Amino acid sequence: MSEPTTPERIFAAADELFGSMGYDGVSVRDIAEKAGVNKASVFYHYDSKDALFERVLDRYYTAHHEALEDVWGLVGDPMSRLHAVIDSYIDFMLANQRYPRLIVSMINAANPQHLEFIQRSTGSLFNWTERALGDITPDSGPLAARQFYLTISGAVTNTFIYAEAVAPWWGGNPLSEGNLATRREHIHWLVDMCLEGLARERTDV
Amino acid sequence: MSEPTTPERIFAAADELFGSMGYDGVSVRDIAEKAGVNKASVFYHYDSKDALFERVLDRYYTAHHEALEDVWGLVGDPMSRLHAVIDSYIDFMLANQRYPRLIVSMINAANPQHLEFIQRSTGSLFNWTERALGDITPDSGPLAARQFYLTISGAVTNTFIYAEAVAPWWGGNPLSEGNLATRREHIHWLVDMCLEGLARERTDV
DNA sequence: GTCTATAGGCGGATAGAC
DNA sequence: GTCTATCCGCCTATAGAC
Repeated sequence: MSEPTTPERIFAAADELFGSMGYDGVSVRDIAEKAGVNKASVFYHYDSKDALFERVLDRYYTAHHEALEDVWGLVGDPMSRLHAVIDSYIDFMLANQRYPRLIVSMINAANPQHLEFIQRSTGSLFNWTERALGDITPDSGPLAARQFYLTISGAVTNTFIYAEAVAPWWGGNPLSEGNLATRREHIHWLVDMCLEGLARERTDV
Repeated sequence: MSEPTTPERIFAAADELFGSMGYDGVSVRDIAEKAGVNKASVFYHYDSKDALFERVLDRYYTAHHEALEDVWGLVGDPMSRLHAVIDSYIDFMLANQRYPRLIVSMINAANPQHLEFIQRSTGSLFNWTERALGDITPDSGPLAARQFYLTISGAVTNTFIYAEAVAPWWGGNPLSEGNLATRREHIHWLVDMCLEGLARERTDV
């Protein structure tokens, strides 16, 4: 286990700070201090604050994709596949809790490049959902795959995004092991209800 | 219809800018320029940037509460009440689209007062949910009221927060009249599935 | 590669004339 | 109440010594 290099220390500090305070809430000085390096070193290794931010984003985006691809390769019926994807989604967010926070911190950003990043990120996730649900959901209307994508992915990510906000009336930290397991059960239950409802819609037609 | 006063112009500009770029993304200079007033006037009328921000938040918070109270006074069975609340929730977000964006822009904020605001705001909404669902949901576990609160309110607010982000693959603006009506149907369908599932859980016990 | 020093601009906020 | 002028600190970014 060797010491982290200067670029690595900068990257780790940037990851942590951007993820907790957003792009605008963090200065290069903050990052340099947290990394224990000189402010000028940050520019030497990463050109600009914006470039550093995009490097941080990019690593999450790539990891997110890889996590999805791993599960997509699994065999099984659509329902067990779907549950596997959701578990993998929750696990990924749990292991990368700054990722959903980074996403929301970009929602209001002035920089249009940040919006493009979110569009790419949500777009590829949605494509996956449509392949997974294509056979059991109609192409349009209130039961189209895109509706379930927004609802279910929201149920997952909001768990992490609003954790601090709901903690006072949730009964302790919503991300504690026990509370998160309960949340996971809730989402699985929700998915099952949706699948049952969709099955009924199909037989009714 | 008289001309808006200077404080009103400042307030309107602040509302719009904070709602689209977040607290950190907006400067007092920006607000003054948009309002067509001198920068010093902003401080004369609102003391500080932070105080102005809280005034903007407060108006949304109060309006949100009033919208809830109006619906809470309605009569009817729990199910039709629940649908009425959801419709009123969607209508409020539609009429105040900067509100959900303000909420998420505060999530990552460095200012702990902003976190307290979100805790108050989500807390009172949750109390409402618990009164509305208390008779049909268990006190704890994956089907507790708090779980449904996070899921359903997320389904509503994410519609507005992610509208721009999902637009490219959604088929036009998700907030167009037709698309929003479809989204509304989806959420109502979702609620019905949850209520049916909860009813089955109760008879099974 | 890493440092000090500094440029040049924008941030919130204030003083004081009118 | 509204303006100009200004303070001072922090911002991103760079120049240049070592």
